[in-house]
Amino acid sequence: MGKQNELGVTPMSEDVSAWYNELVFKAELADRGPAKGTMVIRPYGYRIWELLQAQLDQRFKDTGHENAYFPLFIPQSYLQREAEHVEGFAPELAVVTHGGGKELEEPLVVRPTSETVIGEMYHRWISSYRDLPVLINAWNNVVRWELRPRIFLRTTEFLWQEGHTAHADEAEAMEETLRMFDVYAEFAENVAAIPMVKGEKTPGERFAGAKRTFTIEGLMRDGKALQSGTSHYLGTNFAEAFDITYQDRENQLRHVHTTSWGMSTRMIGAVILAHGDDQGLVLPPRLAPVQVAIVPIGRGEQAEAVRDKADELREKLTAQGIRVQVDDRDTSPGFRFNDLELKGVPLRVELGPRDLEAGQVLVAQRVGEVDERGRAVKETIGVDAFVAGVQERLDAYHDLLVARARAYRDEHSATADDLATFTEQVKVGFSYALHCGQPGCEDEIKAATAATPRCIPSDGAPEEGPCVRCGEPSTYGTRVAFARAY
RNA sequence: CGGGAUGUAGCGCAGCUUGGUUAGCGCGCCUCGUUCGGGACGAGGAGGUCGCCGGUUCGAAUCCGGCCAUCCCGACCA
Repeated sequence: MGKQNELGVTPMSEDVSAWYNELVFKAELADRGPAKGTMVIRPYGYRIWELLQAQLDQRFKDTGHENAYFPLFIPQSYLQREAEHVEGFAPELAVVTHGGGKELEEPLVVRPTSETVIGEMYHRWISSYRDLPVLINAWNNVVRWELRPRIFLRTTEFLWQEGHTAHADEAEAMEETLRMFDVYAEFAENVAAIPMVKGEKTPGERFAGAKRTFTIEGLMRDGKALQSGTSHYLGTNFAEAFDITYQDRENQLRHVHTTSWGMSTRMIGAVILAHGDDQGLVLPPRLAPVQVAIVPIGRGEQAEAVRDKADELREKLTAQGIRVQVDDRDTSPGFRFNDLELKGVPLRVELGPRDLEAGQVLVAQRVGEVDERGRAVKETIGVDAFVAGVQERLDAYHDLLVARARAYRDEHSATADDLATFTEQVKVGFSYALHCGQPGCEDEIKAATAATPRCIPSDGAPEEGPCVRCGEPSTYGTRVAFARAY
């Protein structure tokens, strides 16, 4: 571990990597599992996942999708049916060779993603244009063998959702691909408070087996980009590999066009790295397990009255659908203040003997105005007024986090027209540059600067010119967003 | 798999160079008491096959050999 401050966590400003690792444990989000690359998601972290799941799942339902479950074990031969798909996943597969004490006739792959099993099932389920579209999502765990694991960001086993849809033609499938791409970007901003750079992956960064891949890329506070959700148009690649066909109105046999899209527990890592600070986590209110923490202060005779008042306030807030916790741990108030800040609780309400008679509370916001010692400026407010305005306050806090993250991103984004400028920019964030599109040139850039093309921004202004590295004509019609990435 | 480092209590570390009482320290944990508006204090207490295996020695956390694991840096990835 690095140099820890009085909170027991290396300050983010000093070493983001050490800060991240220590904070994940200290805030009780997760722990390492016994097997390398595995993680245990602890209740506080899992609650964030549940809140994320619920809100994302609602968006899937609103766009017409249904949930289903597909098996963990996939016959090895299935992976091999789609050439690029096998090639892409081969290095990170976990393979089961024995079962029931005997060697298996055919090894089973632990799913790294479910395109192949689902392809097989869609082959069985689809025969007519009347069966289309098929709009299914699955919440599950997948395994991709990792050489350098990091909790939430890159673990051998992780949780996610994978949507898999089948459509009659390319237009409809592309529409679906882009619809879910939009859902992810909207979700990231409106729930996780992270404004994303939206765009398409270059061929070299595309999903194994996809025709087109769309990604949302967040900027973390160490200047690295994090791919946070992807949506793929798979064309007829899997339909051909798994013989997924339907008869259209003219009695013609056609291949379906499929899509797939996913968001994972990595998103929790994005929340930590996009919002956190030296004091610890900063959780966006819509993902915060505890939105308001009430800290009763006082001992002896007053304690009971304070405690009653805290319970009363808790009930009023709960009645409004707010996630509240009375923090009556037997520690000093100062300890609890710091600990609640470490855990990223958006609003802290302090309630002591002084406030009782006045019918008021002190409210401290996790991110906001601070005094000269760097501590939150506390607002004195009447209990009823606080209760009446709490939802509004949380919404405003969400907006503040979005604005803060957007400002940070914009301050750490710039265009570059020569490799020297590019190399400097990529050390702090996104560098927008023209590129020739040659895979070999991407590799050269990566070798020289550690940066990779994150995406071709969807909203990029049209622009042509020489490639930032090799000078050949640019290909994408707009600047490419490059960054170092997780 | 290549390069670097580290394994001593739950966490962070000292002790090893120069072998020798009962292996220490801080934090955390437990008990009792006092405390409570920005990480309180006192007293008492629990917790260790010193990563594993072997060797040297009267004696090994310490010296030697092998192995294992983890972490960091590179090639792959949501």
